[in-house]
Amino acid sequence: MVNKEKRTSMGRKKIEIKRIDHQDYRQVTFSKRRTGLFKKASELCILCGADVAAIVFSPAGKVFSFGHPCVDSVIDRYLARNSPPDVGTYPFVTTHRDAGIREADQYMEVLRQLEAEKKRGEALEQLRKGGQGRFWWDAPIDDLGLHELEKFKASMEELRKKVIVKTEYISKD
Amino acid sequence: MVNKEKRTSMGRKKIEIKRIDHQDYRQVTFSKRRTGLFKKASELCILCGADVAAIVFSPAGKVFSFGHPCVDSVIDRYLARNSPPDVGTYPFVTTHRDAGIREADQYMEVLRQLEAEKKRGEALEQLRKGGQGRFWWDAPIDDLGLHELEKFKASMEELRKKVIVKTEYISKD
DNA sequence: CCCACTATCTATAAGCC
DNA sequence: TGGCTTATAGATAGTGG
Repeated sequence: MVNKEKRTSMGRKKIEIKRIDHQDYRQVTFSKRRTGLFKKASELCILCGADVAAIVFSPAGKVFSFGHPCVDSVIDRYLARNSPPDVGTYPFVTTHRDAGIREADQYMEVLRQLEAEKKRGEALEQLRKGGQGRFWWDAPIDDLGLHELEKFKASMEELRKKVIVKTEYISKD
Repeated sequence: MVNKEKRTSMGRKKIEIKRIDHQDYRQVTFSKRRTGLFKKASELCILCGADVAAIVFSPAGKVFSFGHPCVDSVIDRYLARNSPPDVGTYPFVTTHRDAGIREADQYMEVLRQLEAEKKRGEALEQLRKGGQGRFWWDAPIDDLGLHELEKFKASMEELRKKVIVKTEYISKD
């Protein structure tokens, strides 16, 4: 409100639901929407007590999956039915896609994010408490993000000057 | 439009992501969200050229599915990855996919933790921004004695190196 | 890649048919 | 179960670091 400097983002735009041509954008959108899809799936499970399995192959051939209670159990139940009485099957146009099989690990990916988030939270906690137990200047910077490091660098310059002045003043006497 | 007297709907309300107790509401929500999930899945296919399969069992046991190009082909590809390497597979196919299955099984739980952790981080962020709390590196040195200042100088040198390394490391990739 | 931010767009909770 | 409506919560396209 005070700072009206740069109106960077133009905000979300409406997009047509058709193949995204630009490979880079397509990849970014894929990541975001895949995450969103799994989140929706998990919410459906929690809210309604449904069992859900979702399997996604990226164009590159990586697999990502979500399952509750687990992917296989849902698949088994699905396959166990000779005549799938599917009520809500979507009609579809087929697109040819090649299958490059590679190791992909959705769980580990999220786990990494979780760890990163925890560290971030802890770092923030440290900052708030001013570093319990150790001197604040020995606080860990390892857990700070680049964003915070940049602020740190600026502050450090200030600090540097203050320290110099201070030590000289004290030594002087 | 014509009748502005009826303020019938109070609009959407925020809901907690936990099991919906009331059976009727749960059923309605299930229908709506199932539709939404499949729509998201189809958009992911179209936008990014991904192959997706989603299988949903209602609490009552009914199946609903979505698949592109079709459910079975995606399931086959998925299951093929979990089998011991046969002939004609890619050289880099890994054999222990069992772990992957379990991971998928735990995905939801981790996702939840992630969300919780993010919220915690946001709360701290708020505290920091709103409150008079400042970063530890902005802490006053005015109250430090010479002894502490000397330690500070040493620590700052260490810190300086770490920051440089850290920023370079992050910028790298 | 991994985050963050913001303006918008989209999904949907609640309510009534 | 499904549609329609409204107001709002939530997802995300675009952009930058």
